[in-house]
Amino acid sequence: MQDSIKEKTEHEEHMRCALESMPCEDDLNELAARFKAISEPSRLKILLALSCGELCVEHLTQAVGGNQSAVSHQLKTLKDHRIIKCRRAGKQVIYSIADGHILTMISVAKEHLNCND
Amino acid sequence: MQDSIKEKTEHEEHMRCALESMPCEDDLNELAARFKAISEPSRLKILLALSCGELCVEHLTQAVGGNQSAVSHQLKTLKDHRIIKCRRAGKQVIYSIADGHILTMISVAKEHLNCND
DNA sequence: TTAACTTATGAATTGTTATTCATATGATAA
DNA sequence: TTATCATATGAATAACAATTCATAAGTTAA
Repeated sequence: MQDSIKEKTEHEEHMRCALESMPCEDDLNELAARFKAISEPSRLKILLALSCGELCVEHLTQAVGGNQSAVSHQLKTLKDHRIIKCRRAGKQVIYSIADGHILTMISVAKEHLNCND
Repeated sequence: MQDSIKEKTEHEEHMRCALESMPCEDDLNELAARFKAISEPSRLKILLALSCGELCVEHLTQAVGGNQSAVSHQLKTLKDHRIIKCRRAGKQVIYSIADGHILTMISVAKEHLNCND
């Protein structure tokens, strides 16, 4: 029974850590919302496309194979959560990944996909 | 106009990359589903708690402050997507993060939260 | 084997979110 | 200034997912 006593102590320590390090509701909700923004197939597709470099809406629409309106809505969601950013170039609006953290997440996700575990 | 020609060429290259590297529907959907599993506030809370170390259901329930049934449903979702794993120890079932990739994602997410960009 | 404890599950309800269609806005060139 | 092209948006519908409640199932100890 030594083992289970040791285990119990460990779990109490994990509990303490969990309770202490838990972010506040607002931070947690924002973090979750950002994950959720990434987690729709159509939006993830957009992000995978953008991980190759910036693209305008029309090209994105082709790359993900949707219709223009749907893609625009999806872009808005991603932009609202600061997952992507955009700049205007004449008639076109050109989108790109907002920052390195996002790119890291997409990369980790791709890896995960490849090694399939 | 030299600039915009150069830009156009770059975008064509991005397009080519995007189209070539796009995973198939099934892979994409699974990847998205895994992100989605992470992206609900209650489930993210569970993962943040588990990033401190393994915990049994009762402790998890306390740590995230829900009711037992809800937490069990959430755990099932996470387990179905191989985000977490579990082992039985007597009456209890003890959950932990499934692998290093997930832990990396959670860590990147936490960082993101802290530097607030 | 019964009682107590811990975790899991099915069904129903409620709440969310994506997509579509129609149209608006913004930018350029004729 | 109008016509055209590129993108954005509001409203409605339709698809999906979370939570709750009641209860089942697995495990241990008496």
